[in-house]
Amino acid sequence: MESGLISVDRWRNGSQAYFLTHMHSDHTRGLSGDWSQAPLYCSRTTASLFPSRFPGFDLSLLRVVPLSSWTSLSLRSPSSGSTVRLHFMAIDAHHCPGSVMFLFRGDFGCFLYTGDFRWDADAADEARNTLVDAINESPVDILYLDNTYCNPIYSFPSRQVAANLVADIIAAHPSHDIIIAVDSLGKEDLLVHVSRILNIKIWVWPERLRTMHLLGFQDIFTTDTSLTRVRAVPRYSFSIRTLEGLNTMCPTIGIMPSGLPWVKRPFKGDDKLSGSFLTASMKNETISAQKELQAAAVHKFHDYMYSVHYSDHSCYEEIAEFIKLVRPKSMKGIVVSSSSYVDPLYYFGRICGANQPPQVLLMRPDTAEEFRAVRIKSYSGSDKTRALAKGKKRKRDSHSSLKRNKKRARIQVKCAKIVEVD
DNA sequence: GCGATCAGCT
DNA sequence: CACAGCTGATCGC
Repeated sequence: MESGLISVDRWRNGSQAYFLTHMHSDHTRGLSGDWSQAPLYCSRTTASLFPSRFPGFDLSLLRVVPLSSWTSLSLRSPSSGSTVRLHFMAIDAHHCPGSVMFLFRGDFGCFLYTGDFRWDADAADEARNTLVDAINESPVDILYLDNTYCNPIYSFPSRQVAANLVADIIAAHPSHDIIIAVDSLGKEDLLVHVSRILNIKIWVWPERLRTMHLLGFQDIFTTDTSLTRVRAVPRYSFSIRTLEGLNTMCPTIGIMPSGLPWVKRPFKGDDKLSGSFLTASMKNETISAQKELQAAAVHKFHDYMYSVHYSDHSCYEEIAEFIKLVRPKSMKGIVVSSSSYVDPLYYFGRICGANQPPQVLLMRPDTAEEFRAVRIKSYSGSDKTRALAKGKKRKRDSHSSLKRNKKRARIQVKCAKIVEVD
């Protein structure tokens, strides 16, 4: 698509329509209360969060997009001045409340931008039907994919299973206080599940309670600590040190619903597209394999601390299922900043058909390697500066500009390398 | 001075 | 080892 038409989760000047997939801060960086560029399209739930997240935001700029139905929009081509007709649809992404994928259609072709998404077998039924119908009408030319866990080493259970594991841990500690780490948006379903299973309210901090009410949870959550032994606390206030402090007052365990460890499955080189582990869904695996996966999803890494792999991103098998369903002609990963970036074409390029030259399949991982190598190299080059900065309290003096210039240079080196290998 | 951005931490 | 998001320092207007 021509540039200067639309932006998705990007907020620089110059587009005629802006799309927001969900209200996480890494997708809203650049948005603020005084933003006034152009209409902003998002789901109803995301729209409802704007007044509290961006005080002063001009709400008349918001356009609520219904789920699973087409909307049309006329834009103006910056180059030719002619009218560009754009059709788009929001599809539930099951990442966090209000999260959607956007499917775009026009003379330019058909694009699917997933944003962050979790393709849980049970969660995504309606989204799957919507997607299948839309793709049958016209195939996807380019899939922009949440490739966070696009690597066979990333295997973990559905959120339903993970939520039961959390409930099991709590039930096994009947006289303990429980704290569960959460962020400002997401993992509500986990808390609701725990609440239902244990028939207990969940404490949240005041701002989080306001968010819960906006999301339509009216009775389950409370800010009164006397009503419950289970508290959801901000993840940044959650640490072993905190837990040790709490345990001097009252026996307390902490549950971190994400994080280590991974179930690492050995990579089989000849297994890329037709191998059993790729096509196996949870329900087809043996009971013992499921047990193994679940056991690995819980990790007690301290007397008071458990981690459970409860993820709002799709695991590798789910990404595979998704790509096989969409069958895009081509695709690109959205997550490129990660040091373990893997281009989805590396594992799934062949699903996209014959129009992917083999060197493309191999180039991207090399690029990532190059990227990593350059980073490491340039960091080691500034070790002295960093040691100095650590030893002393950083101050605004002549060293600052020196460090800054070094930082700049480092970025330029990276860019030069990327340009070179791209 | 203030918002934006970065580094560090978890 | 990922991500998300905080804090505090620094940048730049």
